[in-house]
Amino acid sequence: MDNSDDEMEEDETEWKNSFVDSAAFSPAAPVSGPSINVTPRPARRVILHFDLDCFYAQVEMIRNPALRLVPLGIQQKYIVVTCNYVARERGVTKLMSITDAKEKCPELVLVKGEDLTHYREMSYKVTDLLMSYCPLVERLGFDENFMDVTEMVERRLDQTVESDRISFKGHIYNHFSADVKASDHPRLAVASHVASELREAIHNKLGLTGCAGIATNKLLAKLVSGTFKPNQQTTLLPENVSDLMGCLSGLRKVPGVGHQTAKRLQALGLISVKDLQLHPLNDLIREFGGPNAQRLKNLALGVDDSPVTPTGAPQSLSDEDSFKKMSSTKEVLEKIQELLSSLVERMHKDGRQPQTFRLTIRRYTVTNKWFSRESRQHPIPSPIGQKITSGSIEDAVVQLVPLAMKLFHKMVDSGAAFHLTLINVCFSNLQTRGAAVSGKGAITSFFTQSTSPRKTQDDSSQSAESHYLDHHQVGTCNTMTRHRAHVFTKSSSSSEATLQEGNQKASGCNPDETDNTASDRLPPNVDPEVFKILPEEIQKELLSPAYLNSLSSTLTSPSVAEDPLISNIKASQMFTDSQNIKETKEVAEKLDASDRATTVNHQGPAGTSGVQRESITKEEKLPLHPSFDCEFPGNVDPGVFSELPSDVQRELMSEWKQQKPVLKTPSSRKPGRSLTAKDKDRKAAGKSSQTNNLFKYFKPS
DNA sequence: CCGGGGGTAT
DNA sequence: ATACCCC
Repeated sequence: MDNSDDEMEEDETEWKNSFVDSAAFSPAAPVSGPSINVTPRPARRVILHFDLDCFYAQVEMIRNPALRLVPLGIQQKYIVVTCNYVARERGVTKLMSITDAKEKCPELVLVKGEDLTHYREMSYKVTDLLMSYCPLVERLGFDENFMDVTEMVERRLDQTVESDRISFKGHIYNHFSADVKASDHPRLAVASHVASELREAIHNKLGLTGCAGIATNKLLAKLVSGTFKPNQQTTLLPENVSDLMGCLSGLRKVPGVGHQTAKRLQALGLISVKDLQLHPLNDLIREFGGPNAQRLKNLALGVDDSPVTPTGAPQSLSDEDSFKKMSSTKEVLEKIQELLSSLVERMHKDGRQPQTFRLTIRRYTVTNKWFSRESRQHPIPSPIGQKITSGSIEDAVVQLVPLAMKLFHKMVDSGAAFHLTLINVCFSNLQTRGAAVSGKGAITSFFTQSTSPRKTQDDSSQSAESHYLDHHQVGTCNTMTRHRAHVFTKSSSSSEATLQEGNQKASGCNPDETDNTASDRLPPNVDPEVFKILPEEIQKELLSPAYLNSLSSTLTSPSVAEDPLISNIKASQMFTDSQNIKETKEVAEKLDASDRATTVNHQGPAGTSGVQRESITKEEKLPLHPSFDCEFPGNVDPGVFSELPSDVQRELMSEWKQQKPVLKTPSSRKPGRSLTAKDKDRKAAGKSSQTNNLFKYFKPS
């Protein structure tokens, strides 16, 4: 049936794969009996790729809106790693040296970007926001996210009256023909609306703009997302896949083909994507081995069956610095201390306990053949690890330094001369304390109504049946910073809204819920007018008790001060000077203006403004709402929680947050917990207390 | 092929 | 522990 659905290059691999990859099935396909007799639809996936515009620069422009008006470059060492579009107009490009950049654009304003803290935090806010709509989100670097929206699209489609005309939002790749009628691809069309709404959400709530690509796999979604550059989106139709691939200027442009691979391919005489497409597989197999050869060839064809793998919490935290020259043990020691101090603090905020420490160096070499890093790692004695999580940060650093130096001496003979250009410290093997092994019951059962329902988990592989349900609880926040993003999110829509009927009208969602209620509580130094136009996130920070507290000189109760959720907050220093406030207003207006670019390539009155409400289908009116929010497990009594010692609170928070999406199933690692039982709890509790978030604990009395 | 991250595969 | 990949 429906061969109609697959017309092209999309491989059989994907087809075959759909027997294995439950995610590839449409939800409509029930789990049949023991044997598969339900013909699986090819189950083409629908994948979104989001790519934020000049991410670091955007973050800096939010922190200091005055920067929006000038050519801005983000500087790391002697390199401009990225720059805003004003600077790009003047010829500045990514990864340009400072000297070249200043030559091109003498007025270039540079902001140091070596400390990634702000970028990392904003990055996770974006991922969290996306995850609140659908848990299948995979990060790629700080500024890109993949999302598998196959099910979401399927659901919308089911609710769409067939007679409804579906149009595309944004551009369609290579689609010149005057006819818009591409509703031959309803799923992609619906997905383009989803992408558009998600970009809007990112803009409204976080103040960030970006591009999106809509396609049937990750490779294609990523490649197509960049075709219309700032703040636009593009859908790739299957019939245009080979165009897209053919247009790539070289094999290096194919994600997954790195420097080394490209060189090896070149040795085989392959330069262009087409070369690779047409090359005999057997030759490739000799060079790269079976699976890899097939993979490479598939990539050249635009075929990619790799799943969107939910990223979850990071598996390692590291901190590094590079420099021209370091040649004495003393310098090394001091640098290691410096790096460890910040790393341990970050680790502490994360809440997990690292089991492994690694030291990496890069030596200078005449034949400046770059990289070549060396590393040594060692288990972290448990007592030290505990000091990190418990907050004895200085102690932990003091004890880790000798360990690091030992590793250093395993690599460097300090008796001889040496010349380092980089040092990196890294924690890995991050363990969530609590439930699984040791005192699981002890603390957790404290809150559990029905004692001890959770067994160790084993977890179960995620099978097709469980897949759908898993959606709801799976996407928990994983790090402190990620959690924080939600703490201040007054869940705009009811958290557990069943996906089908989001009928509650636009649910208190957006409509100026700049709420009046909020503006009375504004900090004294904030102009209400300005406040209104700020991104939601910033509004929340300003209203947060933490920020208010910070206004009044010294800090309050130790328990509050110690809490990572609080201490983490350095609400925008930008409002300390009133000048910035005015500029914020201008900037926000500008932002709005720049936003109305996206429109169908050739459809309707060109340039439809973002303001005008288009006709469109039912589907469009369905509010896109987060499928859950993730504060406490539902069985936690907030009152009880608030009475606990702060480090116990921290431990619990950590435990709750570390839950990884079930999909990940790290083969050898500690099993992720089965969320099924939890899900029920969460759901049940969700109804009774929609205000089940941390906000109230911090409410100023 | 820098920069300060992060990932997986071997 | 290294090599490769991504941004």
